Amino acid sequence: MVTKKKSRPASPGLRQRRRLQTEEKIFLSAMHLFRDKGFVQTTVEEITRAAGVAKGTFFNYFPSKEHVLGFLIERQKGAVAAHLEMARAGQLPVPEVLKRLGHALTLFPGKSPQMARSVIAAFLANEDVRARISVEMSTGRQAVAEMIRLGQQRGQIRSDAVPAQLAHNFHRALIGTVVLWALDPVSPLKKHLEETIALVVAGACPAAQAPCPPARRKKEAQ
Amino acid sequence: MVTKKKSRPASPGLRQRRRLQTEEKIFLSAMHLFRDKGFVQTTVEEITRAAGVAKGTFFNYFPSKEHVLGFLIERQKGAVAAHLEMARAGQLPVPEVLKRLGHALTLFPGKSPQMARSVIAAFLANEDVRARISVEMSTGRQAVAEMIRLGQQRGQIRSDAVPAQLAHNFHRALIGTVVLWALDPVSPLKKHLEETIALVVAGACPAAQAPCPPARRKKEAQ
DNA sequence: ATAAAATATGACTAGCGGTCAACTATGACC
DNA sequence: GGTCATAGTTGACCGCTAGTCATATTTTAT
Repeated sequence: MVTKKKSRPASPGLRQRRRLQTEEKIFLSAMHLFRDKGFVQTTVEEITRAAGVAKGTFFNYFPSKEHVLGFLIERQKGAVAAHLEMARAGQLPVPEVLKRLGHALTLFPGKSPQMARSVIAAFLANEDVRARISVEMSTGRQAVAEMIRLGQQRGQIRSDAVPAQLAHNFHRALIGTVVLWALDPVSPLKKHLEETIALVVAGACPAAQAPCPPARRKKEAQ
Repeated sequence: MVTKKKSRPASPGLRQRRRLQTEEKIFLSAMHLFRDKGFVQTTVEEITRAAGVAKGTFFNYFPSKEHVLGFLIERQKGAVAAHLEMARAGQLPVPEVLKRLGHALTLFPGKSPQMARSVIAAFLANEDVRARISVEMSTGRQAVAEMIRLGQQRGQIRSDAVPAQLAHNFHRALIGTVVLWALDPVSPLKKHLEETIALVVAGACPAAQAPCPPARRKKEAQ
């Protein structure tokens, strides 16, 4: 017996379906509660009650409360991959793709300040989740660096910058924007994001664009 | 009796001294533990044990575990004020002052990844602390905006930008750098910070600023 | 039909932040 | 020095929560 196929040979199986259903129910209930009440204020019992299962069932699916949010990683991975594909296709200029990626990545935490705080709290609190996150973030940045490299080849991004470094700065700017908004959600995240991305992308575009002509040089003001 | 001076007329008082001492002991014990073990992993009882007082005493000084870190606000306020003064004095160019401010502000959370996580966790988890933080952050940004305005008058910062917006971006970049480092502390925070600040400051400098940072042009090397 | 495996359940535990009534030290006043 | 109100200390205690686990239930294989 090399392959441990066990008892999952060719059955779509009632169990399989149930399992996925239950997992989905728990996940969605958790997300709604996190969005409305926040991570800390939501108890596992509330989640399971909302999902219509017993408390113990939760831990058959997720090893800890934080791990539910670990699920988001998959979403983000998908988004990054899709945008990399988009960049490769070449229909859109890379800066535009980056802009869209920024919006896509912040879509979920941006659902509510509570949700943003929940995500950050969970990522920070749980050693295991954090470890996984940091790996995925790293590979995600590599993908972004690849997009940037493509943009450089096409003359859409200044080529005197190291792609990996630009990717890192992109990442930092995104995170900073979300966290600052989570701490102090004055206006919609989207607005902050526009500003941030505009800045980063502008800084990454070829020098040619000279967006600062009306710079009155007050030299003599000293 | 209009003035309720009560019993604190001219006494430095043993009580006063004791009170300050105890507060300091609790605060420092907490900081050490947070730095070494992290916020969540440190219990109030551990803190008080390390400080040599009973558990209940903790709550005579801080209304919650999170509030201990609220103390940092004062530090940060001081740092911002000092740097604003520095900028006003005009001995140093404003971009240099901003650079130093960035390092000063991240000094504390940068003591260890655990400490950074602790600060973020505490700020995010407690409603009350967060409210205070966001107020102070806002006034802090105003001060930074003021520095930037000064820099513009002196021709050290491009004047086609809105100071408040630049200040916001400065803030976002700092936060993003610290949070990303807290999630994934690969190299010293200082290094990341240098990069970030260099980028932001470069973006803020008058258009004259040549082509970006000293990046080796990788040419067509793949 | 029946055995075996997968899954669901909720009572239970350990440990935490925070409270509070009882206690002790301080210092103002005589 | 003695007295007493008040500030400050203490640790037993409470309510609550994440996570466990023995048991019960359901599905699947034979």
